[in-house]
Parts: sequence; C-alpha cells; structure tokens
Amino acid sequence: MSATITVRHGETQVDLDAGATAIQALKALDAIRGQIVAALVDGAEWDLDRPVPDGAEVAGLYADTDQGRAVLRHSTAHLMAQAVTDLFPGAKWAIGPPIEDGFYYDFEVARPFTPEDLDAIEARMHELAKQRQAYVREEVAREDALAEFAEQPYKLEIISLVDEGKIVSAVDVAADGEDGAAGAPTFTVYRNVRPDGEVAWSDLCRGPHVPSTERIPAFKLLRSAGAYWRGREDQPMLQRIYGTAWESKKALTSHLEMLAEARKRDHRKLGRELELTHHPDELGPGLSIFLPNGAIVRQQMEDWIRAETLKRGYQPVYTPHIAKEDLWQISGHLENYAELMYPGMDLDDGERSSSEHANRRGAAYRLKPMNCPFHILAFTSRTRSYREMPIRISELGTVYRYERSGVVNGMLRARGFTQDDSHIFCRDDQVVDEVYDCVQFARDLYEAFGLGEPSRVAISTRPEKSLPGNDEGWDAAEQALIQAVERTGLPYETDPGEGAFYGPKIDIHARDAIGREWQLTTVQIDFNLPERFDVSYIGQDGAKHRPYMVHRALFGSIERFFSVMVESFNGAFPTWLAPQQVRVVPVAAEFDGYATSVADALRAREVRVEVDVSDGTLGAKVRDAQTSKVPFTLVVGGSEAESGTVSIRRYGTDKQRKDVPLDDFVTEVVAEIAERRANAPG
RNA sequence: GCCGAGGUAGCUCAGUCCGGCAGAGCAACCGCCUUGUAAGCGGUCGGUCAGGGGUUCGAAUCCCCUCCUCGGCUCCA
Repeated sequence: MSATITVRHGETQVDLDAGATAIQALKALDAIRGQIVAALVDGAEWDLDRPVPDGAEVAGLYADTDQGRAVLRHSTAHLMAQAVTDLFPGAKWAIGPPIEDGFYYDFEVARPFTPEDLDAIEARMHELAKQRQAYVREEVAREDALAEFAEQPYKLEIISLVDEGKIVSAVDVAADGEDGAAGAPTFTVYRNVRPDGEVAWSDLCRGPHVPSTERIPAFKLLRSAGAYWRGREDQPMLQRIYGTAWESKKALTSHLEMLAEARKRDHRKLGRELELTHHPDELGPGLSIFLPNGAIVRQQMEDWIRAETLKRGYQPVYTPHIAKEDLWQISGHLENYAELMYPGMDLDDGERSSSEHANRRGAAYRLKPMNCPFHILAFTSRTRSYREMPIRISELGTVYRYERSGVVNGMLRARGFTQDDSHIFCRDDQVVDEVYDCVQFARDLYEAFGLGEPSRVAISTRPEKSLPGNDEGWDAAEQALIQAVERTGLPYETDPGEGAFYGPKIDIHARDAIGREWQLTTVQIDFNLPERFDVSYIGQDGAKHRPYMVHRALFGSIERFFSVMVESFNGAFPTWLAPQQVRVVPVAAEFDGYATSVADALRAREVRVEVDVSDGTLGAKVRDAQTSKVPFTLVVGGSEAESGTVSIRRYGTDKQRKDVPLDDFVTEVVAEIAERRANAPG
C-alpha cells in the first residue's frame, strides 16, 4: 500500500496522500470550474467526499449539466423521502430515481397523498435542507443491509433482485464488488447526517449524491400519482410523488414557466378556443370531430403527404373500415391483438336472422385496428413480378383501437385515428434503399412542417417475445435498418429488445417549438404477415419468393401530428396552414363594399379570407382577428378605398404597413403560401 | 385495467367544506352608437348542476353506482 497516489485531470497531474477524496483531488488539480455536485473518476460518477484510487482521471460534475442535475435531483428525492418518513411514520419507501426534468420517489403509505400533503412535505423538505445534512456514503455487507432495512420490504426485494443479478444496473442501487470478496457484493447506503453527527435518514442507494443538502438550490414538488411497484400490474400500487430540482432558483422558475406555457398550448384548449376540433362526450372517448378550421389544417397536411407520396412512387389505395373476422383470423390480429380491437359486429342476432338476412349468417365483422391486411390484399390482387418491385401501397387509413380507458389522452392517444400508412413490398436487395428513403422522407416532412431535424432516431431490435425461428431474417433486417440510418448520417441509438414481436423497427422523434419531444414516425419490418398471407412475387428464376414488407407511417397519426402542430405553433399556424389566412376589417360599415372587393381579389387567388362585417368597433374587430390568430389583418377605410390599397397588420405585431397597393399584397401573400414559408417576416 | 383529482350556461369559473330561490364574466341574440389598429353602451336569451339511484321536510351540495375528462402507472401511433 503506497502512502501517496497520483491523480490526473487532462494534462495536469498531482501526487496526494492515499485516501484523498475527489474534492481534494480536484482542488489540488485546480480543476473546479463552477457549481460542483459530484465528480467523475475515470468516467464513473463519484461522491466528492469519496477517496479516489491511485492513477485516477478526475473531473468535476456540475449542477448546470444534465448529468449534474441528475445527481442533484437524486439527492432531492432522498430529501423528499426523509420528509415523507417524518410526516408519515411507517411509510415504506421503494425507489426514487432522477428522471428527465425531475425525480420521483415511490412510497407505500396508508392513504394516497393529497395536494395539501405535498405542500406539507415540501415545507418539511425546506426545513430539512436548512439543517445542512451531509450525504454520507457507506459500504455495508449484504447481511448488514438486510438487517438495517428489515422494516423496508421493497429495499429487501431490491437486495434480493441484485442477488439474482436482475437489476445490477438499476438507477437506485448497485452491487459494488470492488472492495468485497469476489461473489460477495457490498451494498452502498447513503446516510443523511446532521452537523452534530446524528443520522437523520438512510437509504440503500447507488449514489452519488451532493455533499450536503445546502447544495440543493431549488426544488418543487409537482404531483402525486399511483404507480405499480416495479412497473408491473401484478404488483402492489404505490404512491409516487413527482418533483423537480434545479441548479438555481432562476432555472427552476424558467422550468415552471415552460410547464405553464405547455398547459397554455394544450391542443384540447386551443382546439376549443380556435374551433379546430370538438370532442363531445356523446361521441365517445378518444374520438374527434375536426371542425372546419381544424379540417383545413388537416387537409393541408393530407395534401402535402398525398402529393409527396405520388412523387416518390407510392401507389394510392382506398380500403374499408371494417372487414370480416376471417381476415383478422388470417392476419393473426384476433389471436395477438384482440384486446385492442373493438368487439365484433354481430350480424347474426335474432332480429337480423330473418329469412332476408339468412345469407349473412356467420358474417361477423370487425373495425380495423391496422391497415396492413388490406394493403396485403391489394398487393396479392394479382401475381407480382420481381420487375415491378418495390411496390409501395399507400393510404390515409383510419383505424380504431380499443385503448384501455386510462391511456386515452386527447388526440395524442386516441381510439380512432388516421395513419399516413404505407406498406412497401420489396426484394432483399432493395430493403436498405427503401428504409433509407423512408427516413429521408420523414426528414423532409419535419422540415416542411417546421420541426427541423429529428431529435432522436431509435432502432429497436428483436424482443424476447418474438416469433420463433427466422434468426437470419431478424439479423438481416436489423442490419438493414442500421445501414439505412447510417447512410442518412443522422445520429441514432439502439433499444435492444424493444422491437415488435413481428419485426424490428425505427422510431423517429422530433422536438417542438418549446423543446418537448414527440414520437412521430415509425418504420417497421414485418416478418409475420407475409407468411400468414403467403405473400410472394415471381423472381427472375421463375420461382416464388417472399418479399420484405416495410411498414411505415411518417406523420404517425394524423391526429397526433396535428396536435403537435397546434401546440408547437401555439395555434398561430404559418400562413400556408392557417385556417383563415386573411381577415379584412372595414373601419366602418360604409366601406364593407371595398372590403368585399379586397376579399374577392384574394379569394380569386385561393387565399382563405373573410370580411368582418360585424357592427363592433375597429378595436374590437382587430382584437378578434388577433385572438383568432389570423396571420394577416387588413384594415380598410376611406384612404385605402380611394387608392386601392390596404393597411396590413401581421399576427403578433402591433405595427402596420400602410398604403400597400392591394396587388402587391396579393402577390406577397400568394408567394408566402406557395413557398409554405415557415417564418413570418415582420 | 389500476391509483388519484375532477364534471355547474357554448367557453372560463364562483356556489359544494357547513343541505334552504342556480350565479358572474365572455360568447350568442336584440337595440343604440358609427373613420383608424387588442374589448363602446344597454337589454334579452341561455341550466335534467354528467347520468341513475339513495338519505332528507328539502340535495349542485351528503352516500352509492355508471359515464366522461385530467394527472400518473402499464401499453402505444
């Protein structure tokens, strides 16, 4: 055992007494550059007060980085658990990891938490934080951990799960074998210790943590909700409290403002206010009516995708909303997917089985949850040759899925929705190209609709519960997806085991105007249906071959994408998408005639325009045009009528361009629409 | 499906704790007013208080069931 150790930070290197901590090392290396919460030792997260090994590369982990915030939030979760333990004696605690933008902790308590409870817990957390408790790491043997947490069944279960090697990588805990004998892992416990040395609270936890509660600058509890232990429905339901924590009060405030902004932009709220959509209770959960304003926006989306699919060699089809159960038998949906399908329409009941309906006996029908079987029938409508591949069947297909009642969420998760659905049948040698084209198509779509580049591309590989056999097929398909994505140059990640049972897939996400991420596009390879429907084409060798089937939806769901548009643009659509593009406001009734002629000139060029002939004041009419988020308001009165001009006010500004010749405005707005211009020049 | 919070006029919400005539603002409608960029004035209409059952002299209010919405869990486009 050497008396000194050497530590490094980049090019810098110093010798320290053995047992020096990470913070001492960083100080000696002069490597602290901000609000430090923990260290990175050879890349591993490390408590500042924990001794570093000889030869280590040491760096600081800072509060204003994602990784640093995660440490901060994890420590805040402990603080919250301590407060809950204080206020709810007997509470059992489960896990409390950091998550994106915050943290949670799950508890078993006698009754669910109320909003008042959250206030009380938060207040208690502030008191505890003021005590300047230190987070002290301790390694304990397995049996000591078992003894210490004898009253905490969930912690005991975590220990046994670690024993079984099931959750070594769980966020909250890790078996740490480095100091123990081989095969006898030690566990880490973090103790919150008051300045007088009294232990306030302890938790089994992997860490690391901030050195002291005074290093938690700003936090807030947000909501409570039920959550199954270990995320499994057969496990007890615990009470989860969500909170958030940040490196400064300012950062917390701006996060809370973002949440408030998101609530303001909620597509259900804007859908009502702007008369885009309607969801009356009589209609049923997860179903939507597109009112005229929303329908126009949707038609722009549909027009775009129809035109682009044609350009890119897709062939349109139309298929019915229902089909005989036979079809769903062949497809396997009744076998694998019945839970998510609406019940069958029984055409065989007493009233209908009179003689005139006798021929309908046995003909039970089902609403379609997917379009694939129909597209396969389109493909198999005649014999196909290798020469005509790939065949890209395309449809805006509305599907109905009986989603469990608790998961329906506005138009983001609906029971009836429309996919811009395509199934591409191709030869082995065409798969990579086809998948590549799909991803590029998705990029063009995001660009056109103002979402920029994808924020995340994830390739999901074969899950445990997948169709048996066809190992080469799976491997080849996964490789094809990877190759295709690599060719696009987009960064991607892989989600091992997250693919569908019938094939691997690519999911593409995009970020909206306020930074939220949405899963939109999916590109999947299906090995199941081509087998079930015995899909084939005749190859050059004259023999039958099984084509690859690539399933892709770029918008994903039209309803979901529409909602993302509403929320991202805050209802203020770019002119080409806006339900109403121009509002003409006469300053007094005597100019209604000129206002109408202005509108006619615009309408002749297919601009969506209305004249406000109500008898309100000018101020009220302008206000109404602004709250309706119409891109252009044209105010016209005597001077405009005389000179054939308009006064232009753009949405969101209080400036006007006066005396613009009508023809000039028409030319401008028509060009803006034709170019689908995203950014409105002031 | 599970846990929690909700549902009052077209919209936003008071009233519910502690049972006693169902309210406000906006919108709509009618009238008055009529030239310059975010709400002119007055009036009228509008309700099975989500639905059903129960307790009570009396229920928006208390209890039970159902439906629907929201926040989560799980699942997913």
